[in-house]
Amino acid sequence: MKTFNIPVEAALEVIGGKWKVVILCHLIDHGTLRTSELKKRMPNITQKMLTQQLRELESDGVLERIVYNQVPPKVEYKLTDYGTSLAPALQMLCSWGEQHIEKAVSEGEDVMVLSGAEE
Amino acid sequence: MKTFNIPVEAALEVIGGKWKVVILCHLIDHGTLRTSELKKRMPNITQKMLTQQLRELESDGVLERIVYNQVPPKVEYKLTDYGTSLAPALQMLCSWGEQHIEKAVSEGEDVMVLSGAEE
DNA sequence: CAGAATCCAGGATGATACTG
DNA sequence: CAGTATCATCCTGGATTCTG
Repeated sequence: MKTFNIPVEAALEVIGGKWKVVILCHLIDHGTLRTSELKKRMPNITQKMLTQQLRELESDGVLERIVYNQVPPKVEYKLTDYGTSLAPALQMLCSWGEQHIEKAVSEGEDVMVLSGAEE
Repeated sequence: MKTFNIPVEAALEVIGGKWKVVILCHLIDHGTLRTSELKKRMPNITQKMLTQQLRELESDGVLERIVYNQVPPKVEYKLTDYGTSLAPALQMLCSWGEQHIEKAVSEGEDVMVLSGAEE
C-alpha cells in the first residue's frame, strides 16, 4: 500500500526527478521532440539521465515514446493526453521562473537565460 | 554569472528541494504554521531536513520566519508576498496530484492519502 | 542516432544525541 | 519547542565505453 501525507506528494513522485520538469516544459513548448533535440536544449544532461528520466516519465504515462524502425534510429517523445493535463501547472511554474529571474536581475544579481536553442 | 537554459530552471532552484513543495503547500493551506505543526504534517521529515529546507526557502524570500522571544520557544512560518505568488502554480500541482491518485485508484492500485493531520 | 551497461564520487538525506 | 552538530548511508547522477 503506497501512502501519501498530502496529495501533492503524488505529483512530486511523477515530476520530482532532477530533469523531469525541464523535459516536460520543452515538450510543452515544442510538441514533439527527438532525443537529440531534447539533448540540444539541455546541454548539461547526460545521455544516461536523459534516457532514464524519459523512461520514468513514460512509465508514469505522461509522455509517449515513438520509435521509427529505420537506420539511423529515430525516436520521438511527446506528451500523452494525461501528461498534457500537467501543462497548466508547469506553465505557471515557467512564468514564475521568468519573474524570479527578472526580480533577481532587478536586484543586481548576475543571472541570464541562455536559451539559444531556438531554431 | 548564473545561467539557466530555460526559465523554469530558476523556479526549480527555489522549489526543487525534496520537501519544499510540500512545506509550501502546507503553508498555502494553513496560512501560518509553527515548526511542530509542520512536522506533524510531515511525519517522515527529520528535524534537520525541516530546518534546512525552511532556511533555504527563507533565504530565497518565499517564506518568513517569525520568532517569538519566549520560553519555550515559538517559531512560526508563513509565506511572504513573493512566496504567495507561487501559490497558483502549486495549487494546480496539488489538484493534479489528487487526480493522479484518483486515476491510480481507479486502475486498481493500492494508494491512499493519510492526511489525518486536520484538527 | 539512440541507448545500454559499467563504475564511481559526491552530495543529499537520515539517525542520533545534545543545547538553550 | 526549536534548533544544532556529528556521523553514517544511500543513491542520484556523472564519465566512460560499448552496441545495433
